[in-house]
Amino acid sequence: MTQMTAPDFKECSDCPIRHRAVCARCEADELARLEEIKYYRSFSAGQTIIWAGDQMQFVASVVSGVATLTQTMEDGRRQMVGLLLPSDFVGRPRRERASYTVTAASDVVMCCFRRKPFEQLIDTTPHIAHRLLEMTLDELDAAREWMLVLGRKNAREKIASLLAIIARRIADLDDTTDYEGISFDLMLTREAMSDYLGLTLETVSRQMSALKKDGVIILDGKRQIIVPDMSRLLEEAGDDSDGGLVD
Amino acid sequence: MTQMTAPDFKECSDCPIRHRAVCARCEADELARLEEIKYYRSFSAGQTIIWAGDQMQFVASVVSGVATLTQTMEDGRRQMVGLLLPSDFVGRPRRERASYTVTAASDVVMCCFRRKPFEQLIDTTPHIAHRLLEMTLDELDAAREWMLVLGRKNAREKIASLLAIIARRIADLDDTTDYEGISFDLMLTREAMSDYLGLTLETVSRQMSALKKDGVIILDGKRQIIVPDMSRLLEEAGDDSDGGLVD
DNA sequence: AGTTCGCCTTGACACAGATCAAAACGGGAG
DNA sequence: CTCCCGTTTTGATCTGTGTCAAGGCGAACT
Repeated sequence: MTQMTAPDFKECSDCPIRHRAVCARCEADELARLEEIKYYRSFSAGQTIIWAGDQMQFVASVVSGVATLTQTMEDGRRQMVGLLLPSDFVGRPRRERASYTVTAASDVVMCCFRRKPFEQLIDTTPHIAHRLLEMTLDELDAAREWMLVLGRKNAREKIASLLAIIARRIADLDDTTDYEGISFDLMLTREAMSDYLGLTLETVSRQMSALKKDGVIILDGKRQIIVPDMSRLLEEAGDDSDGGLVD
Repeated sequence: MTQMTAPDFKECSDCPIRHRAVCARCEADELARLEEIKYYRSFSAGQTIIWAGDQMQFVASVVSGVATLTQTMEDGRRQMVGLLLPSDFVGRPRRERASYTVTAASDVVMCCFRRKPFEQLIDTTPHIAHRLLEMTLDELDAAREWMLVLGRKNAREKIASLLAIIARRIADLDDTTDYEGISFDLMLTREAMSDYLGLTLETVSRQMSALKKDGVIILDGKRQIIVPDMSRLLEEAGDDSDGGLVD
């Protein structure tokens, strides 16, 4: 099932995503051990990183680019179940096989940790286990918030919700504190958006045009988005205007 | 926001759900400490157990009955994001406030642990933390599987998926090893089902009637369900016929 | 036995989004 | 510059599910 072109491995000594990922709060000696089992891998847009059901050789953090987690039915219907932006974590300690297919939506660089030694590290380092639980709980909240989007929002609200989530994540990465006039590159095709939102790509396209016409977003090309007024976008998404994610 | 009738507290010494919940694999002294911070509470059908945003005084396991986790938009649209059957765990260590509203779908008994001391116990007992991570990962998988249901399945498949999940869970609780001719009490109203599936209650009713007419299920009254052929049900749900949940 | 109330079913119709089809756009290769 | 190919937009039509409305059924109470 796996047929990837051999990826380029490249050692590195300074993990640029330390601030949010597992390695946060680590002592020097723990970081040293992480270094030993760590390597970088890059993937080009469209490439499959891991197939559902494959043996997991590693767990990883996204360093740059966007990757997606998708589930597929036998007849080809697809649903994205996770969007992985820089600093997001992929993979499960203690699980032999991948549950979902991971695909590079744009060119992606990942910081991988060999799974077995990583698991040992967890067992001996309580605060890594602790951090892992925290991250998993956050992911669970995100998944549940998305269930509301999928189950109860209409097409326009779905699009607005997706844009709002990405805008916020991008702003956080850039340390932009004010959310007015956010501009960002939406690194997803219309098809990828439709897979995330449970829509067709035609509907996504139509609603993007509608949001543009109504001045909720400004499009520069197909992918570059400007959000002139974040609270307006959140309103379109049907969220509270205070903009807080439900904790 | 909280306005519950004072629940009846009742001490108990033997936790009947030890086998699957946090207390599994505990040593005698750890169990003793769990006993100290544990109490039972019961709720009647329809009662709200916890309101979203409320202070969490406890974490808990469902002992009997069915509870639901729901999210609501300001305009009243509701989405169920979790279904809690006996042995399921509710609440998050380290989170002050509840993220979702928990409601008793039937009469419910819960085994509660006072939150603060429970958190201390986690910090000093690695395998409880470990078990908690495992359970959270399982919940995450369940949530993501449900995203596929919400985003990509049609009404008939949604109903079949829900029935299949409940049937399996019930069979597991009863230690029924063969899945043929499962009979169970569906403890949800049509409205609760519609909240879970992102449908209206009319559509749920129509599709239940259709599945009955086609012999996929047999209805005894409104709630008692017999599934003559589990693989047929799974087929209707659009799942693989081997019946395995994606790991 | 009859009434009431909550839950469920069924029908008629409307509409959001899917489907099918075609054309426009844009970036890279030659 | 032009051609080509993948992506996106736009249009026309179809359909599954929502919406509104009426009626049925069963359990609890008088």
